[in-house]
Amino acid sequence: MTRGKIQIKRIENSTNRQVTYSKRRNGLFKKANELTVLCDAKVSIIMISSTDKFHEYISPSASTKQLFDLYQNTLRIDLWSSHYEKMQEHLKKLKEINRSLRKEIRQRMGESLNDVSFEDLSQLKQDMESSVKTIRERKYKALSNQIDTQKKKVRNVEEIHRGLLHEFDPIGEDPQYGLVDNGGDYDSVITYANGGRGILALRLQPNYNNLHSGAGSDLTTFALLE
Amino acid sequence: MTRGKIQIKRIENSTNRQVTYSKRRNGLFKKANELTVLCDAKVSIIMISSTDKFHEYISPSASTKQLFDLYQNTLRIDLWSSHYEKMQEHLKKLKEINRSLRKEIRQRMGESLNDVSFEDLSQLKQDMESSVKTIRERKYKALSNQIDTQKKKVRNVEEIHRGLLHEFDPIGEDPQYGLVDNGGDYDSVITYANGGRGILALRLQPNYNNLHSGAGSDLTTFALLE
DNA sequence: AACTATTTATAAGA
DNA sequence: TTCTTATAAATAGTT
Repeated sequence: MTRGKIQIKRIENSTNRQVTYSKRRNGLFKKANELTVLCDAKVSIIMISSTDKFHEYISPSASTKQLFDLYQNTLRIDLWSSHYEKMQEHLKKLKEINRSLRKEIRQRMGESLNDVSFEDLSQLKQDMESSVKTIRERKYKALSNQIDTQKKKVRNVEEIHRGLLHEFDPIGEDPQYGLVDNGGDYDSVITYANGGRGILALRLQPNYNNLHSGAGSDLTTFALLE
Repeated sequence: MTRGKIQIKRIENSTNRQVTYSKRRNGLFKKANELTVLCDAKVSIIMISSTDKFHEYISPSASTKQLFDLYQNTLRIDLWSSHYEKMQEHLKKLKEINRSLRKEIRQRMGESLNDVSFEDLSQLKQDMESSVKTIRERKYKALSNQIDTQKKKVRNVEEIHRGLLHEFDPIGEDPQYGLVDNGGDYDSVITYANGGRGILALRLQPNYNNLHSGAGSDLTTFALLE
């Protein structure tokens, strides 16, 4: 920085590097001390040269350990603060999304439409008409599925009914034989225990199963009750 | 340091102090960075302003914690080294003192006198003559003390002997009266329990006491046994 | 934050 | 290492 400007990059000549290190270290420590005195501040400097020589400066009123402890505490607090801020931002965003979702739902239910522009309103109308169409199609499909299922059930019931009628005749002649014929089938045992009232028994049994298998069987039950 | 030189002492105006703190902090950090790059060194600076604001500089290739740990290790090693050196110095001194003490003892025993100067030899001779005199006096004094003690002991023994002889006569006529006369004295009770063999009992009792009271009674025992 | 007159720091050489 | 010195850099006071 005198006798010609220098570039701030590693001094390759080892001797020069050490000389400069020594000179500038003194300069740095002098500046640090001036800062300490002028500004009533506390300064800690730790330096390690390229040859692993160790030097330190510490303001008269402090200790290196003391300042380092303060540094660590500050760091810890800063980390926590930034974490806290991030959490709060996240929370705010989620609340905003929540609010807009609720608004959309209200609009789709025909409420809170006062502050919606004509274009948006038009768009919303198209959306909902398209949605209605989709829902209607879905409903038809579900209905036809239900009808198919219904038909199968009816066929199944008729089948069982026929079987029961068929079994019923021989029982009068030889009840033991009829029992053996059903081979332990649970539905049939219940049917038999109810004294032949097969259809009623079948209606009750799915209801009981619902307690365990959830809503999946509702349609079946509804179909049977209708 | 421009527009007029300043004194390096606390800036009283708070605003000026903070402005200077800010400017010089930047300067210090810049210098630290140049040093880091130019000299391939590692630098850690921790600063706390008079208003407890916190700032740090750390070389790109290092962490503050890393440098602080190195600092602590170095410190620990330095402390141990200086402690070790002190111990070695102390050891050396003690050895030296030891050596000279042994030499003095040898000289006082008439050995190793070849390298002693005439004056020292003369001094040593006077010392030793004076010492001999002191020792001789001490010896006489000790002897006379022993003689005195001896005389007392002999007198004591004669006294006891006379007492025993005196007791021995009445016991044959009225043993109970003799017991009451002694008024619960322990030695006398033993004397009585032993069926009048008083001398033997007195000889044994001091020996038993020695187990508890130590060497203080040795002379007495010895005197009685002789 | 920008300016600038000065002081300070320091690179290179001895 | 220390001194010298020409010059770059830092910065105190001011705007």
